[in-house]
Amino acid sequence: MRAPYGLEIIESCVTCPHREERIFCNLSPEAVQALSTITSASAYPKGATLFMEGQAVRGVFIVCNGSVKLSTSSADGKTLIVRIADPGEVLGLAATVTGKQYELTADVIEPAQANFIARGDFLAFLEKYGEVALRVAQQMGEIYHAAVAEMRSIGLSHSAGEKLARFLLDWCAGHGSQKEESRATLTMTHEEIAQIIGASRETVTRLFTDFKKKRYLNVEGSALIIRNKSALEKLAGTAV
Amino acid sequence: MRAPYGLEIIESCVTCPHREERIFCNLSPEAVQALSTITSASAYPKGATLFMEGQAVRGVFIVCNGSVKLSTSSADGKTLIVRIADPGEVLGLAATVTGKQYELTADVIEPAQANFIARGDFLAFLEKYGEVALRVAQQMGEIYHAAVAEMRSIGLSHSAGEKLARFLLDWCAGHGSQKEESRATLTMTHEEIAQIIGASRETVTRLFTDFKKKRYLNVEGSALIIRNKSALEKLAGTAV
DNA sequence: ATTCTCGCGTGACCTGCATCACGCAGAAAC
DNA sequence: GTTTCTGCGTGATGCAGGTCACGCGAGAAT
Repeated sequence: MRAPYGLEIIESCVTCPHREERIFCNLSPEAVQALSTITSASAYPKGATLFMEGQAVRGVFIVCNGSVKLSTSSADGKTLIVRIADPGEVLGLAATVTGKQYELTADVIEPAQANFIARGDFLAFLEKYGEVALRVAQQMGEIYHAAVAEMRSIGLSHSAGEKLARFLLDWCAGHGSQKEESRATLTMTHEEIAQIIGASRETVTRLFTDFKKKRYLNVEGSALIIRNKSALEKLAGTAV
Repeated sequence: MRAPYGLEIIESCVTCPHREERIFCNLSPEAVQALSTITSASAYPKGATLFMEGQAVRGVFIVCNGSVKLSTSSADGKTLIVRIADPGEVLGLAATVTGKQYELTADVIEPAQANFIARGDFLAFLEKYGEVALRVAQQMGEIYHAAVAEMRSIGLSHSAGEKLARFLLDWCAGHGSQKEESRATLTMTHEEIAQIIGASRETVTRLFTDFKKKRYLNVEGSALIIRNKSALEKLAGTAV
C-alpha cells in the first residue's frame, strides 16, 4: 500500500505543519539543513513505547502525527497519565537537556510517526544555533504550564466529578467545536480517563452514567457530545 | 545594623555561590557585565509576595537567600504549595519565556534577597547570549522534573501517611544529615505541610502524633529527628 | 461455533479522611 | 495585667470513593 515507509515519513514530516509551528519554525536555511542531517524518522504502531520512565535518556522525539500517552507509574502498578502529546510536541525534552533519566513513559496510542534526534546531536545543535535554545525553553515553559494545571486539577479538587468535568471540558476545548453543544472524538477507555484524573475505573463509569442521566452529555460510539456545558463548568468550579 | 541595604544586597548577590552554580556561571565577562546592568536587587520581608498567580508577567526573580513558597490556589480558598524555592533558583522563568501570566504565587517565608530582571531585558539578553538560553532550558528541565515528582506523589499515593512520609524523607534529604538517624530543621506549620501533601491540617497533626508514637521520628522545637528512616521509607513505598 | 479477552455497567461493602467543633498553650498586642 | 491570635491536639460524625465481585455484549482468535 504505502511502500517505502521511511521515505514517506521524512516527506510528511518535513512538510508537516505542526513541526514548523513549534520549535523549528523560521530557522535559517543552514540550521534547517543541519537539523535534517541529525534527524531520523520512524513509524510506530499502536502500543509501541518510545521510551520508559527511568531509562537513560537517548534523545528527543518529535511527534509528527498520531498521539502519544505520557505516563508515570508506581511500584504497585498504579498509573498516572500526565498528558497526551499531540502532533508537534517534542518529547523527552526536559530529560534530554538536563541529562537525567526519562521521567515519564511514552506509549503510542494512535499510530504515530516521529523524528528522533540523539541527545549529543541535539545539544550540539542547540549550542551552535542559540536561536533554537530559546525556542526549546519556550516549549518547556508550555509543558511546565500544563503540568501545573494538571497538579491544580488533581490537588485542589474535592470530588472526582469535578475532575472529570474539567477533563471533559479541556478535551473539548482542544478537540472539538466550542459552542454550548459541542462534539468531540474521545477514543479513550474509562480506565485511561481514570488514570488521567486520578480515580478508579468504576468511578469514571458511574460518573459517566450520572452525567448522561442529568443530560450533561451524550456518548455515541467514540463521539462525545456536551449538551450542557455550563452545568459542567459549574461542576468543574470554573475559576479552578 | 546593616545600613545601605541596596548596596549590601548587590554585593552579596554578586558573590553569592548559589547563583553562580546555576544558570549564570562561567559566563563570558561581557555577558556578566551585560547582566549586571539589567539586574536590580531588592530585599523582601517575611510575608512579602514577589508575584501572584494570574498576574501579567513582569520578569524573573533570582533568589539569593531566604526562602520562597510557590503555591497555587482555587476559588474556594484551598491552597496547594507546589514547592519551596531555595537560594539559587530563578522564579517566574516559565512564565517569562512563554509570555503568559505567572502560573504560581510566590510568597516569602524566610526574609529573602532577590535580583529582578524585567522580561524585555531578560529576553534580549538571552537572544544576545545564546549560551545562556541553554542554561535556562536546563533549569526549566529541573523544575519540570520536580513538578513531575510532585504529581507522582500526589497522584499515585494511596494514603496521606504515605505522602507525609515521602515529604519528610525528601525534606531531610535536602536539609539535614543523611544517616539512619537524621536531623533537620523544619520551620513549617502543619497547615503548610498539609497544603504541600494535599491533606487537611488535622490529618497532618494526627499523622505526626502517630509517627511519634511509633518512634519513627521526634520533634524538638523546629528540629525534626528521623529515628527510623527505613520504616518511613517503607511507608513511602520506596520505589515511588 | 466456541472460546478469550477487553471494556463497560452495577451492586455491596467498608474505610480513610475531610469536616465540624472544641480546648489549650504560648506569643504578641493593648 | 488582660485580650487576641495563631498553631497544635483530639473527639465525633459522615460520606465519597476505593475495592471486590460479578454479569454482559462485542470483537478477535482458534
